[in-house]
Amino acid sequence: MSPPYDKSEHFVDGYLLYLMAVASERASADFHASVRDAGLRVPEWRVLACLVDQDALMITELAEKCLLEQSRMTKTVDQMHKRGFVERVPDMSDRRRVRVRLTRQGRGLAANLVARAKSHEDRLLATLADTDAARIKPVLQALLNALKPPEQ
Amino acid sequence: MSPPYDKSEHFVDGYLLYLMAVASERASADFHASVRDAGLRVPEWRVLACLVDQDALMITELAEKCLLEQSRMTKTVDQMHKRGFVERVPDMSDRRRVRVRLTRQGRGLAANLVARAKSHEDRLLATLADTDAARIKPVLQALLNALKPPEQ
DNA sequence: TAGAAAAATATGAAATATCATATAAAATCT
DNA sequence: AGATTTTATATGATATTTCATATTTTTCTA
Repeated sequence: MSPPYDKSEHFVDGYLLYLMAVASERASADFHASVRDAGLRVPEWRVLACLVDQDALMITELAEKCLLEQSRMTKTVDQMHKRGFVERVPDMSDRRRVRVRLTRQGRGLAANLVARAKSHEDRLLATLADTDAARIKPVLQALLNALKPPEQ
Repeated sequence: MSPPYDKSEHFVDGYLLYLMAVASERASADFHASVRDAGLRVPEWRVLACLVDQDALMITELAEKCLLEQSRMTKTVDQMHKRGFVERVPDMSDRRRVRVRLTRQGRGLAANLVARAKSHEDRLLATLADTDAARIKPVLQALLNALKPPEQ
Protein backbone atom coordinates (compact mmCIF):
# COMPACT_ATOMS: atom_id res chain seq x y z
CA MET A 1 0.00 0.00 0.00
CA SER A 2 2.96 2.35 0.15
CA PRO A 3 2.89 4.56 -2.90
CA PRO A 4 5.54 3.97 -5.56
CA TYR A 5 7.27 7.32 -5.19
CA ASP A 6 10.56 5.78 -6.11
CA LYS A 7 9.94 6.41 -9.79
CA SER A 8 12.93 8.19 -11.24
CA GLU A 9 10.92 9.98 -13.91
CA HIS A 10 8.77 12.76 -12.63
CA PHE A 11 5.95 14.29 -14.59
CA VAL A 12 7.29 17.81 -14.74
CA ASP A 13 10.70 16.72 -16.00
CA GLY A 14 9.15 15.61 -19.26
CA TYR A 15 6.36 18.16 -19.51
CA LEU A 16 6.84 20.50 -22.44
CA LEU A 17 5.46 23.68 -20.91
CA TYR A 18 7.59 23.13 -17.84
CA LEU A 19 10.72 22.42 -19.87
CA MET A 20 10.22 25.64 -21.79
CA ALA A 21 9.64 27.70 -18.67
CA VAL A 22 12.68 26.30 -16.90
CA ALA A 23 14.91 26.47 -19.95
CA SER A 24 13.94 30.07 -20.54
CA GLU A 25 14.45 31.00 -16.91
CA ARG A 26 17.78 29.27 -16.43
CA ALA A 27 19.24 30.21 -19.79
CA SER A 28 18.40 33.84 -19.15
CA ALA A 29 19.46 33.99 -15.52
CA ASP A 30 22.98 35.29 -15.85
CA PHE A 31 22.31 37.67 -18.70
CA HIS A 32 19.31 39.06 -16.89
CA ALA A 33 21.47 39.54 -13.82
CA SER A 34 23.87 41.62 -15.88
CA VAL A 35 20.93 43.62 -17.24
CA ARG A 36 19.96 44.44 -13.66
CA ASP A 37 23.56 45.29 -12.88
CA ALA A 38 23.32 47.78 -15.73
CA GLY A 39 20.42 49.38 -13.85
CA LEU A 40 17.58 48.04 -15.99
CA ARG A 41 14.74 45.66 -15.43
CA VAL A 42 14.21 42.83 -17.85
CA PRO A 43 11.14 44.45 -19.47
CA GLU A 44 13.13 47.64 -19.96
CA TRP A 45 15.87 45.71 -21.67
CA ARG A 46 13.21 44.15 -23.89
CA VAL A 47 11.96 47.59 -24.88
CA LEU A 48 15.48 48.56 -25.88
CA ALA A 49 15.96 45.29 -27.77
CA CYS A 50 12.68 45.71 -29.64
CA LEU A 51 13.39 49.29 -30.64
CA VAL A 52 17.06 48.93 -31.51
CA ASP A 53 16.29 48.32 -35.17
CA GLN A 54 12.88 49.96 -35.44
CA ASP A 55 12.01 53.59 -35.79
CA ALA A 56 9.14 53.60 -33.31
CA LEU A 57 6.41 51.31 -32.02
CA MET A 58 3.05 51.87 -30.39
CA ILE A 59 2.61 51.19 -26.70
CA THR A 60 0.35 48.26 -27.52
CA GLU A 61 2.80 46.77 -29.99
CA LEU A 62 5.64 47.12 -27.52
CA ALA A 63 3.60 45.54 -24.76
CA GLU A 64 2.78 42.56 -26.97
CA LYS A 65 6.39 42.13 -28.06
CA CYS A 66 7.82 42.58 -24.59
CA LEU A 67 5.37 40.19 -22.93
CA LEU A 68 4.03 42.98 -20.79
CA GLU A 69 0.55 44.14 -20.03
CA GLN A 70 -0.47 47.40 -21.69
CA SER A 71 -0.87 49.42 -18.50
CA ARG A 72 2.48 48.18 -17.31
CA MET A 73 4.06 49.23 -20.59
CA THR A 74 2.61 52.72 -20.21
CA LYS A 75 4.33 52.96 -16.85
CA THR A 76 7.55 51.40 -18.09
CA VAL A 77 7.70 53.90 -20.93
CA ASP A 78 7.12 56.71 -18.42
CA GLN A 79 10.04 55.57 -16.35
CA MET A 80 12.32 55.05 -19.32
CA HIS A 81 11.36 58.49 -20.54
CA LYS A 82 12.30 60.06 -17.22
CA ARG A 83 15.67 58.38 -17.48
CA GLY A 84 16.15 59.68 -20.99
CA PHE A 85 16.08 56.39 -22.89
CA VAL A 86 12.91 56.84 -24.93
CA GLU A 87 10.71 59.60 -26.24
CA ARG A 88 7.01 59.68 -27.03
CA VAL A 89 6.18 60.68 -30.55
CA PRO A 90 2.61 61.70 -31.32
CA ASP A 91 1.05 59.91 -34.26
CA MET A 92 -0.43 62.46 -36.68
CA SER A 93 -2.61 59.99 -38.48
CA ASP A 94 -4.23 58.61 -35.33
CA ARG A 95 -4.11 60.80 -32.28
CA ARG A 96 -4.96 58.01 -29.87
CA ARG A 97 -1.62 56.44 -30.54
CA VAL A 98 1.67 57.09 -28.86
CA ARG A 99 4.77 56.00 -30.68
CA VAL A 100 7.82 55.20 -28.62
CA ARG A 101 11.30 55.68 -30.00
CA LEU A 102 14.77 55.48 -28.56
CA THR A 103 16.66 58.65 -27.79
CA ARG A 104 20.30 58.95 -28.75
CA GLN A 105 21.20 57.86 -25.24
CA GLY A 106 18.75 54.95 -25.35
CA ARG A 107 20.12 53.89 -28.69
CA GLY A 108 23.63 53.81 -27.30
CA LEU A 109 22.63 51.72 -24.34
CA ALA A 110 20.60 49.41 -26.57
CA ALA A 111 23.49 48.89 -28.96
CA ASN A 112 25.77 48.07 -26.08
CA LEU A 113 23.40 45.57 -24.52
CA VAL A 114 22.52 43.95 -27.83
CA ALA A 115 26.20 43.36 -28.47
CA ARG A 116 26.52 41.75 -25.07
CA ALA A 117 23.39 39.69 -25.66
CA LYS A 118 24.77 38.38 -28.92
CA SER A 119 28.04 37.36 -27.39
CA HIS A 120 26.22 35.73 -24.50
CA GLU A 121 24.13 33.80 -27.00
CA ASP A 122 27.21 32.70 -28.91
CA ARG A 123 28.75 31.37 -25.74
CA LEU A 124 25.53 29.62 -24.77
CA LEU A 125 25.16 27.93 -28.16
CA ALA A 126 28.80 26.88 -28.06
CA THR A 127 28.10 24.77 -25.00
CA LEU A 128 25.62 22.67 -26.98
CA ALA A 129 26.28 19.79 -29.33
CA ASP A 130 26.25 21.04 -32.94
CA THR A 131 22.96 19.39 -33.81
CA ASP A 132 21.22 20.84 -30.78
CA ALA A 133 22.69 24.27 -31.42
CA ALA A 134 21.48 24.12 -35.00
CA ARG A 135 18.00 22.94 -34.09
CA ILE A 136 16.99 25.00 -31.14
CA LYS A 137 15.95 28.24 -32.83
CA PRO A 138 14.16 26.58 -35.77
CA VAL A 139 12.21 24.37 -33.40
CA LEU A 140 11.11 27.32 -31.29
CA GLN A 141 10.17 29.29 -34.38
CA ALA A 142 8.17 26.35 -35.66
CA LEU A 143 6.30 26.23 -32.37
CA LEU A 144 5.62 29.95 -32.52
CA ASN A 145 4.32 29.63 -36.05
CA ALA A 146 2.06 26.79 -35.02
CA LEU A 147 0.68 28.95 -32.23
CA LYS A 148 -0.12 31.90 -34.46
CA PRO A 149 -3.80 32.49 -35.16
CA PRO A 150 -4.59 30.44 -38.31
CA GLU A 151 -4.02 33.06 -41.04
CA GLN A 152 -7.26 34.95 -41.03
CA MET B 1 20.83 59.75 -44.00
CA SER B 2 17.50 58.17 -43.20
CA PRO B 3 18.13 55.06 -41.11
CA PRO B 4 17.56 51.70 -42.78
CA TYR B 5 14.69 50.63 -40.53
CA ASP B 6 13.06 48.78 -43.39
CA LYS B 7 15.00 45.63 -42.57
CA SER B 8 12.58 42.76 -42.30
CA GLU B 9 14.69 40.85 -39.80
CA HIS B 10 14.67 42.29 -36.35
CA PHE B 11 17.16 41.39 -33.67
CA VAL B 12 14.71 40.00 -31.16
CA ASP B 13 13.06 37.71 -33.69
CA GLY B 14 16.22 35.67 -33.94
CA TYR B 15 17.47 36.07 -30.38
CA LEU B 16 17.46 32.78 -28.51
CA LEU B 17 16.55 34.05 -25.05
CA TYR B 18 13.69 36.03 -26.54
CA LEU B 19 12.45 33.09 -28.61
CA MET B 20 12.39 30.91 -25.51
CA ALA B 21 10.58 33.51 -23.43
CA VAL B 22 7.94 34.12 -26.08
CA ALA B 23 7.52 30.46 -26.94
CA SER B 24 7.07 29.59 -23.29
CA GLU B 25 4.64 32.42 -22.73
CA ARG B 26 2.50 31.82 -25.80
CA ALA B 27 2.50 28.05 -25.60
CA SER B 28 1.38 28.20 -22.00
CA ALA B 29 -1.19 30.96 -22.37
CA ASP B 30 -4.35 28.95 -22.83
CA PHE B 31 -3.48 26.20 -20.39
CA HIS B 32 -2.52 28.75 -17.78
CA ALA B 33 -5.82 30.50 -18.37
CA SER B 34 -7.62 27.25 -17.61
CA VAL B 35 -5.50 26.84 -14.48
CA ARG B 36 -6.71 30.24 -13.33
CA ASP B 37 -10.27 29.29 -14.23
CA ALA B 38 -9.79 26.34 -11.88
CA GLY B 39 -9.02 28.89 -9.16
CA LEU B 40 -5.25 28.43 -9.03
CA ARG B 41 -2.30 30.60 -9.85
CA VAL B 42 0.39 29.25 -12.10
CA PRO B 43 2.90 28.75 -9.25
CA GLU B 44 0.24 26.84 -7.31
CA TRP B 45 -0.32 24.58 -10.28
CA ARG B 46 3.43 24.03 -10.43
CA VAL B 47 3.46 22.97 -6.80
CA LEU B 48 0.76 20.42 -7.52
CA ALA B 49 2.58 19.22 -10.63
CA CYS B 50 5.87 18.83 -8.75
CA LEU B 51 4.30 16.92 -5.89
CA VAL B 52 1.96 14.71 -7.85
CA ASP B 53 4.50 11.91 -8.02
CA GLN B 54 6.66 12.74 -5.00
CA ASP B 55 6.01 12.07 -1.38
CA ALA B 56 7.13 15.46 -0.08
CA LEU B 57 9.62 18.19 -0.88
CA MET B 58 11.28 20.92 1.14
CA ILE B 59 10.19 24.52 0.70
CA THR B 60 13.54 25.32 -0.89
CA GLU B 61 13.36 22.41 -3.31
CA LEU B 62 9.84 23.34 -4.30
CA ALA B 63 10.82 26.97 -4.81
CA GLU B 64 13.70 25.96 -7.05
CA LYS B 65 11.53 23.57 -9.08
CA CYS B 66 8.61 25.95 -9.36
CA LEU B 67 10.76 28.92 -10.38
CA LEU B 68 9.68 30.81 -7.31
CA GLU B 69 11.60 32.71 -4.70
CA GLN B 70 11.85 30.99 -1.32
CA SER B 71 9.89 33.59 0.62
CA ARG B 72 7.19 33.50 -2.00
CA MET B 73 7.03 29.72 -1.76
CA THR B 74 6.58 29.94 2.00
CA LYS B 75 3.58 32.18 1.40
CA THR B 76 2.24 30.05 -1.43
CA VAL B 77 2.41 26.95 0.74
CA ASP B 78 0.57 28.85 3.50
CA GLN B 79 -2.22 29.72 1.13
CA MET B 80 -2.44 26.24 -0.35
CA HIS B 81 -2.51 24.85 3.16
CA LYS B 82 -5.44 27.08 4.11
CA ARG B 83 -7.28 25.80 1.08
CA GLY B 84 -6.58 22.21 2.04
CA PHE B 85 -4.31 21.25 -0.84
CA VAL B 86 -1.04 20.65 1.02
CA GLU B 87 0.17 19.84 4.50
CA ARG B 88 3.42 20.68 6.25
CA VAL B 89 5.31 17.69 7.55
CA PRO B 90 8.06 18.29 10.08
CA ASP B 91 11.37 16.71 9.21
CA MET B 92 12.63 14.64 12.16
CA SER B 93 16.20 14.51 10.95
CA ASP B 94 16.55 18.26 10.45
CA ARG B 95 14.17 20.43 12.34
CA ARG B 96 14.83 23.49 10.24
CA ARG B 97 13.16 21.82 7.33
CA VAL B 98 9.52 21.79 6.40
CA ARG B 99 8.37 19.12 4.02
CA VAL B 100 5.34 19.82 1.91
CA ARG B 101 3.05 17.06 0.77
CA LEU B 102 -0.27 16.95 -1.01
CA THR B 103 -3.40 16.19 0.94
CA ARG B 104 -5.95 13.76 -0.45
CA GLN B 105 -7.83 16.72 -1.86
CA GLY B 106 -4.68 18.24 -3.33
CA ARG B 107 -3.77 14.93 -4.87
CA GLY B 108 -7.16 14.70 -6.54
CA LEU B 109 -6.87 18.18 -7.98
CA ALA B 110 -3.30 17.52 -9.09
CA ALA B 111 -4.26 14.30 -10.86
CA ASN B 112 -7.05 16.07 -12.66
CA LEU B 113 -4.88 18.96 -13.81
CA VAL B 114 -2.00 16.73 -14.82
CA ALA B 115 -4.37 14.75 -17.03
CA ARG B 116 -5.53 17.96 -18.63
CA ALA B 117 -1.95 19.16 -19.03
CA LYS B 118 -1.00 15.95 -20.80
CA SER B 119 -3.86 16.17 -23.21
CA HIS B 120 -3.09 19.83 -23.86
CA GLU B 121 0.50 18.87 -24.60
CA ASP B 122 -0.60 16.13 -26.98
CA ARG B 123 -2.73 18.60 -28.88
CA LEU B 124 0.08 21.14 -28.97
CA LEU B 125 2.63 18.65 -30.29
CA ALA B 126 0.13 17.44 -32.88
CA THR B 127 0.15 20.88 -34.47
CA LEU B 128 3.87 20.58 -35.18
CA ALA B 129 5.61 18.80 -38.02
CA ASP B 130 6.79 15.37 -36.88
CA THR B 131 10.47 16.29 -36.83
CA ASP B 132 9.84 19.39 -34.77
CA ALA B 133 7.57 17.52 -32.38
CA ALA B 134 10.24 14.87 -31.93
CA ARG B 135 13.04 17.37 -31.39
CA ILE B 136 11.63 19.98 -29.12
CA LYS B 137 11.90 18.22 -25.75
CA PRO B 138 15.34 16.69 -26.38
CA VAL B 139 16.69 20.05 -27.46
CA LEU B 140 15.38 21.78 -24.36
CA GLN B 141 16.71 19.02 -22.15
CA ALA B 142 20.10 19.30 -23.83
CA LEU B 143 20.10 23.02 -23.10
CA LEU B 144 19.18 22.40 -19.48
CA ASN B 145 21.95 19.85 -19.13
CA ALA B 146 24.43 22.28 -20.62
CA LEU B 147 23.33 24.88 -18.08
CA LYS B 148 23.77 22.63 -15.09
CA PRO B 149 26.70 23.43 -12.83
CA PRO B 150 29.65 21.43 -14.22
CA GLU B 151 29.38 18.17 -12.28
CA GLN B 152 30.96 19.02 -9.01
C1' DT C 1 33.16 21.32 22.31
C1' DA C 2 32.50 26.31 22.23
C1' DG C 3 32.09 29.54 18.83
C1' DA C 4 31.48 30.77 14.08
C1' DA C 5 29.49 29.95 9.76
C1' DA C 6 25.96 28.05 6.95
C1' DA C 7 21.35 26.48 5.85
C1' DA C 8 16.15 26.49 6.06
C1' DT C 9 12.26 29.05 6.77
C1' DA C 10 9.51 33.14 8.10
C1' DT C 11 8.28 37.99 8.18
C1' DG C 12 7.19 42.72 7.06
C1' DA C 13 8.15 47.01 4.70
C1' DA C 14 8.77 48.79 0.26
C1' DA C 15 8.44 48.20 -4.62
C1' DT C 16 5.67 46.35 -8.49
C1' DA C 17 2.02 44.36 -10.95
C1' DT C 18 -2.78 43.59 -11.99
C1' DC C 19 -7.46 44.79 -12.81
C1' DA C 20 -11.11 47.52 -13.67
C1' DT C 21 -12.19 51.47 -15.61
C1' DA C 22 -11.67 56.39 -17.25
C1' DT C 23 -10.66 59.27 -21.20
C1' DA C 24 -10.21 60.30 -25.79
C1' DA C 25 -10.08 59.42 -30.62
C1' DA C 26 -11.33 56.70 -34.63
C1' DA C 27 -14.27 53.47 -37.03
C1' DT C 28 -18.71 51.62 -37.92
C1' DC C 29 -23.54 51.57 -38.18
C1' DT C 30 -28.39 53.41 -39.30
C1' DA D 1 -24.55 63.19 -39.67
C1' DG D 2 -25.45 61.46 -35.11
C1' DA D 3 -25.20 57.45 -32.27
C1' DT D 4 -22.70 53.31 -31.11
C1' DT D 5 -18.83 50.47 -30.88
C1' DT D 6 -14.09 49.75 -30.97
C1' DT D 7 -9.32 50.98 -30.24
C1' DA D 8 -5.37 53.20 -27.76
C1' DT D 9 -3.61 54.87 -23.71
C1' DA D 10 -3.74 56.32 -18.82
C1' DT D 11 -4.88 55.97 -13.97
C1' DG D 12 -5.53 54.42 -9.36
C1' DA D 13 -7.05 51.11 -5.92
C1' DT D 14 -5.97 46.54 -4.66
C1' DA D 15 -3.11 42.56 -4.68
C1' DT D 16 1.30 40.51 -5.19
C1' DT D 17 6.30 40.26 -5.25
C1' DT D 18 10.78 41.35 -3.78
C1' DC D 19 14.34 42.35 -0.59
C1' DA D 20 16.53 42.50 3.49
C1' DT D 21 16.76 40.36 7.54
C1' DA D 22 15.18 37.73 11.82
C1' DT D 23 14.91 33.16 13.87
C1' DT D 24 16.07 28.56 14.48
C1' DT D 25 18.79 24.60 13.74
C1' DT D 26 22.72 22.25 11.90
C1' DT D 27 27.47 21.94 10.38
C1' DC D 28 32.10 23.26 10.46
C1' DT D 29 36.45 24.73 12.63
C1' DA D 30 40.00 25.76 15.87
